[in-house]
Amino acid sequence: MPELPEVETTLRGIAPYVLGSSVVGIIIRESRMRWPIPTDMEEKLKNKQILGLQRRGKYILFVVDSGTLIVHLGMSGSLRIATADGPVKKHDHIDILLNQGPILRYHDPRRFGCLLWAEGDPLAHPLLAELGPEPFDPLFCGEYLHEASRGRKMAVKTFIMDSHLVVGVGNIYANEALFRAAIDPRRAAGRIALQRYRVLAKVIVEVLREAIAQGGTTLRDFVNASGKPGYFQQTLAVYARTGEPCLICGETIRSVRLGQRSTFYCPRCQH
DNA sequence: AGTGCGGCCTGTCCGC
DNA sequence: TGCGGACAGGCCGCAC
Repeated sequence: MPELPEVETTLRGIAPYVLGSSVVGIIIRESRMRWPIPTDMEEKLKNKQILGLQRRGKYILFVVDSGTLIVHLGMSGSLRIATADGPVKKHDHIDILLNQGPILRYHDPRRFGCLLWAEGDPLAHPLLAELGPEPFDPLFCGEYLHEASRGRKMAVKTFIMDSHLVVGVGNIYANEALFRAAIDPRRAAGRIALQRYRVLAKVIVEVLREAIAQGGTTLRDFVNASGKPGYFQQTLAVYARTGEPCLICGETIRSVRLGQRSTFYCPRCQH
């Protein structure tokens, strides 16, 4: 599932092919996504030059002069550069044809993703307007987490995964960050001290940066191939390691469900 | 207002 | 070998 590092890697991978190119056409083979692809998407984008490419949380923004294409990869989506002579595979739902020749191809088996159109300021779009800060924003710090968590009873893991608090902390990295911060994921968010939130904010940024750095090594795979997500190369300390020994203390990693999500932790290291 | 859960999807894996 | 069912999960939208 694309976590923020995969989205960032996607952005960097497609940027050289997309920026400055013009859209000459769109092929929509399947419009049933999380929300239907607007029927007028092609006329909105046709003959438009892509002036900007940005990320906000896990949303990718393609900016043209008249508006913005907003893309979310959901949990199984990908954007790759294809060529006209290449095969169209199952779940290759959308092709955005670029004037220089390459095709920007959206592939998404589970169709949890979306492609939407925003007029004017894309950040004012309802899906983006209420998002919390980027984890790399200086605003995101221990003090911020501490203050926002006062009085909150929900588990700290559920808390940090709320995109209205901070964007980009998906299940894998929430688990990994809490392990590094030695915080029990089940602990009530409102009952964690400032000092511990300072550590947590720091390690969240750390795990995301590391994953992005790993993802950079797969950039070439964005042309005619399927790149491996950064976390496949990254050493995961707790995620999906139920029953295996903790890399720090050797205790057996446990799993629980928190907010419908698989949660992994070391019962000795995390409190 | 805060909280938790249902639903959207398909590929993969497991047990029978 | 086939088949049903559980599971994976980002995030909205709803109900309490």
